[in-house]
Amino acid sequence: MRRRLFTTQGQAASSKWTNIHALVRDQRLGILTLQETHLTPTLVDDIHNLFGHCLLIFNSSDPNNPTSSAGVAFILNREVMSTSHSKVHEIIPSQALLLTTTWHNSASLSVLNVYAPNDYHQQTSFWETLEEYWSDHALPKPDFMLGDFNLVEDPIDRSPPRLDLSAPSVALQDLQLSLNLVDAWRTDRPSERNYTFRTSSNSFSRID
DNA sequence: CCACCGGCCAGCGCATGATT
DNA sequence: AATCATGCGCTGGCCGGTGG
Repeated sequence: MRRRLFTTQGQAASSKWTNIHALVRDQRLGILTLQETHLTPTLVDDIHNLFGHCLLIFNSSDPNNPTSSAGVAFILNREVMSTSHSKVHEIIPSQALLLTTTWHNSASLSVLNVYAPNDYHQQTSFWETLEEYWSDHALPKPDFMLGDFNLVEDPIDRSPPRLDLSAPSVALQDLQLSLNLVDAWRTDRPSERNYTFRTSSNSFSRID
């Protein structure tokens, strides 16, 4: 149950965003990435009106169904980092957003936030489109890629174990090769089982 | 009048089992 | 092995009641 808390402010800013604001401040997070944000530009304005002193939001929304489908966002904490040199590139609307920024006056940092399609017919072309984008545009390669991948590359990442379709996994591996990325968590823990998503029927997966 | 709340419905996201 | 059909849970949108 999510209810509007700030109707006097005009439109929405649900308790979810109150919680996100508290989380970012309490944990002193610099950069938070979100998927399935379901935000419109108006909603982002509302959140900025409430929490803009602390949060800077870059959101990319679904052109057809912004409030009910997809959407990716970066949440920057102004209290922890300078946001003056931060900008985003909308690579695939609502599904792939690249943040370029500086981190504590040191080298530049780029982060790719992805929400891959859950329809497996679209997954292969999604990863291929990303790979082509970097060969067609002069963009810094991301230092980190994270988000909702909606696939696993190894049966160990599902419980009960199950192998996903091969074509999307191959496309993802090709992208990782071309961007010089590795699954850092799995590299550090070759055989550990841990999951990011679970269903009510006790199945688990590490698709995020 | 207006702010707030609960019920209901439809669409979305994910998994699973059947079918080809 | 790939695709289809289905189910479940969650969320947003809408409506209508309620109490100040």
